[in-house]
Amino acid sequence: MEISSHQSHLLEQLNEQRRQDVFCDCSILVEGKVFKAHRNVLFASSGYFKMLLSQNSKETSQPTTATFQAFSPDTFTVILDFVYSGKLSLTGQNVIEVMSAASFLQMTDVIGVCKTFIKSSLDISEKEKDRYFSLSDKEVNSNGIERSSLYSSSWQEESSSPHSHLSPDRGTGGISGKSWSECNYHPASQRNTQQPLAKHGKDSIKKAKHLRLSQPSEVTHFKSSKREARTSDSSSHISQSEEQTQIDAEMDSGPVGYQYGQGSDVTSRSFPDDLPRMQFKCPYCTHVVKRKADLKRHLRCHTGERPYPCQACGKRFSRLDHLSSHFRTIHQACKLICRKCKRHVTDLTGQVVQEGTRRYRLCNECLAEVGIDSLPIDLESEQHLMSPSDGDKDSRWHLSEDENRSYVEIVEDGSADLVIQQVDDSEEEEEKEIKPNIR
DNA sequence: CTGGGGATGGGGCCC
DNA sequence: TGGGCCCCATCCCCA
Repeated sequence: MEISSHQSHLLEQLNEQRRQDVFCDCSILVEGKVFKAHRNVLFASSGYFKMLLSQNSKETSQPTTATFQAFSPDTFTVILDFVYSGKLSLTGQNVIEVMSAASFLQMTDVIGVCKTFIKSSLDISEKEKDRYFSLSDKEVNSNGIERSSLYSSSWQEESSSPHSHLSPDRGTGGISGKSWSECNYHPASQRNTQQPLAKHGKDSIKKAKHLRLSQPSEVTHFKSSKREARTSDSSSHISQSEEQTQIDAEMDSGPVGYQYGQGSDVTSRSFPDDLPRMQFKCPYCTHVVKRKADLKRHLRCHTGERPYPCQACGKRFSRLDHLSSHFRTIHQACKLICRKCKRHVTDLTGQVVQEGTRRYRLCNECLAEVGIDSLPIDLESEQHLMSPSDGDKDSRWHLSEDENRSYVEIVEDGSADLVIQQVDDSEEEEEKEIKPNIR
């Protein structure tokens, strides 16, 4: 039995220990700023530290100290945050230095992510978004084991050792308790990484999605688990609660600037310039939307609520527009395409055929081939099918109260589809028609 | 087995 | 705020 949250929990604990300087046996001095860390963690995360610490392995009784001048404390903060959280906070301003530092430290994963980031930045013409562009590496974020294995393989691949800037002899001294606060520790994932992108339209978002950039892994996880949520309520509840726990944990330790309203679905973060300020966060996942209505709509995919039943076939939908779309395609035969030969048909060149609750169009030729007598042709509806619905949408169609009767009776208002038709539709036949639509 | 198309569902966003 | 449209991803069916 495997507890999936164990790795992340372990990493969180280690990160907490690092913040509180508990069991930290390694000091890294970067331009006068001291970073405390665990040698085990550094060993497992960086080829450079692996080499360094393996050399000093015999002297484990004494704390190890490393000094760097090749990059800034801020850059090392990004690196160290990544090591302890799996989340890499990249911006257009720091990516070059982070990649340089990662190269120096032999962190091939970070290098790869930086490369991807730079590529995507080049693709995006509006460079302002880079300032708040951050990303979470899917592999490293979702599973610590995967990250470790990834690093292991990269170490094996790399044969050359880095040019050493290490000065183990240079003591750090003066380690103060406020070292970490001075490092401005703000993991990228705790920011709302989607906000900057949302500002710049669909294309940017799509690019980012395609490149798996700026798309928190939790979101990916959520999307991939959607089908599971549909099929297994109990499991979805568990995953939701786990996600909620993770979210809460992140939010509790989040940087200043978050405000949560009732239900913790309102996220406000102080952004400079003209970046959006209000977003609505889903309490069940990491999805963030700009409008409350969108959140309300999104929540239905968690609650499973389907308030819009199809009066014709009983299938339920979470959204009215989906129901409308379903009804148009399945029950109204709105598409002016012959279902058999796929040719465009009009009221003159084709006819509407009804099979059970389904209706579609056939051209006259295909109709003749199939046999016009063998199909129930819906003559009445043709004069109404394609006329736009300009009446009350709620009264567009109704079904009689008895939904279980064996025939279908759909009554439309004058402007829309009008089907008053009795079809000899045995239960078996109806089941045959409806079942394929129900997943 | 595979590719194409249909149905469905989710998100963004306009009205 | 809801309705509705568009786009996209995914699943399923069928040739």
